[in-house]
Amino acid sequence: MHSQTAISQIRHQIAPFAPLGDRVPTLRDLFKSQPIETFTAGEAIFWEGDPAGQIFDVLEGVLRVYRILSDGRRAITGFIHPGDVLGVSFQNRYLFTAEAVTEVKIRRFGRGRFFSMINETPALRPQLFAILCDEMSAAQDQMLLLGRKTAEERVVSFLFAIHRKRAEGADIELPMSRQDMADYLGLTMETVSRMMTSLARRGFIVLGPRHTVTLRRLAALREIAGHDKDEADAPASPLRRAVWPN
Amino acid sequence: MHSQTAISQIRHQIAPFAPLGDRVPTLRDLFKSQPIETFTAGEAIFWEGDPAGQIFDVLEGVLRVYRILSDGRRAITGFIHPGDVLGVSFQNRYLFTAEAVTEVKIRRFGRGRFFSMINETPALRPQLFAILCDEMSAAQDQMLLLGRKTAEERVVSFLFAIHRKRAEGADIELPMSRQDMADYLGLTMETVSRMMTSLARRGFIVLGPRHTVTLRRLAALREIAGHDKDEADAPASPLRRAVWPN
DNA sequence: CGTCACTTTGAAAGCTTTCAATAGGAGTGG
DNA sequence: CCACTCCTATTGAAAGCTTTCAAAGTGACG
Repeated sequence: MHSQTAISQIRHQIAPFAPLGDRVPTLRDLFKSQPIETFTAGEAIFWEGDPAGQIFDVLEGVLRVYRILSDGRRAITGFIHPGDVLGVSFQNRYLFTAEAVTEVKIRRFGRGRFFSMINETPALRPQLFAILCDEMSAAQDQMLLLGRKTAEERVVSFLFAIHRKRAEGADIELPMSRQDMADYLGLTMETVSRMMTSLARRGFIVLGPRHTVTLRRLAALREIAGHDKDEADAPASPLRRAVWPN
Repeated sequence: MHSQTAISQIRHQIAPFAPLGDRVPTLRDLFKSQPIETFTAGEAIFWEGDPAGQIFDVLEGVLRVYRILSDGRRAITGFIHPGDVLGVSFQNRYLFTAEAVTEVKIRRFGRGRFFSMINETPALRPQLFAILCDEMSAAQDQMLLLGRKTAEERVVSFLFAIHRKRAEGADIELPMSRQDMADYLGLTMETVSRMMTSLARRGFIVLGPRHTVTLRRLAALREIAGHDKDEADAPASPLRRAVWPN
């Protein structure tokens, strides 16, 4: 089952690192030597339950990762953007399906080689750890959102998260459908739509063409999104040094 | 702030591993040389926002880990049981508060030394990775539960998860309050109570004394809990070998 | 310019919450 | 050992937020 996986059988000769000069290798450098693959919107990169054989570096486009209940209910557990690495936090099998929301360009790398490289290159280990910590952090945020936030707070939190992660200005792009957003936020697409309309009517956002949204009154929005206790007054954590001593 | 942390300043001489003979060291062996500390019910082990300085091996008791919104809404993101290791998946600061549900006995280990040991001991790395993967897996399950399951499914899923993780027979222990369960399941304590009563009335569970519950008709319960698509017919994954090649 | 898919909007229904009161249980003190 | 108190759990009834069901609107694309 799950055999319609879109994974083609590609095997490349070992080419540990592309030329880096004297630079410390980055995790994502590992992928540099791999060919770029393209997936069209709607295509799956891998399926829940597939043997977790590979790790992916996302270059372009947006993916959704999700799980489905037996009766068809779907929960999107995350959206993956360019710069993200997909598929690390698995032991044997992928725990979710990864599907292209837009056209997507990726590079893939075998898990065996991936972890070999990490074993051989101490400098990579803190980076792997950082990825896993970021994934956990996002999951924590999402559990708080799903467990305790209202529909409006969820939508605004989502807009804010996209803004923080992706935006250059006040404009953000929402390439996913309302149904995708709903399945990510634990709502129905109608509720998402109503919240978007309501936010627009009250002047918090402007719905632009082609899946773009402009955020207005960021401070007010942040308030609506809801935040952790003490997070408000606490100064943004200045220290950002790597924790894994290497 | 958060300075009322229950972390006492303990510094011990380096004692890399307690005697192990020729056995391959286990991650939890690291803690063996550390003194056992006891926390009483309700006490915090660390607070959200504290510098993430230490890692904990839980020997006895149950903890809850949670985050709180500014208006007081609480989301418990997990319960920690004996055998679990707490506090690994952080970069700089703890992302949640950890509090004793019952009396708890733990050992602690500094993060610096912890990661040093892992750097020096390749055999430990797959174990650390496994912990992080398990945490992610649990978080995924929880997102599916919070985002797409009904109140009854959430409660049954919870009972089942406890059963799978902790039970020797059909009896399980729920040392946490209804409010704790509610904050974990994204419900109110009243709804949790109603679901428990309803399950008992229909013969799916028996509410025993002292926070014990007996599960009846496991198969029927499993059906109520909801499961992933294909999970039903798929044979339990037989392969369980470590994925990190070392 | 027509079609198809997605989005928005409306109205009613439903599940969970809220508010309130009763019941139960553990610990304390007489 | 029993009464008392406090805290937690249960139960009831009404309210509310989100969902469901339905229909109209919008936009992309051939």
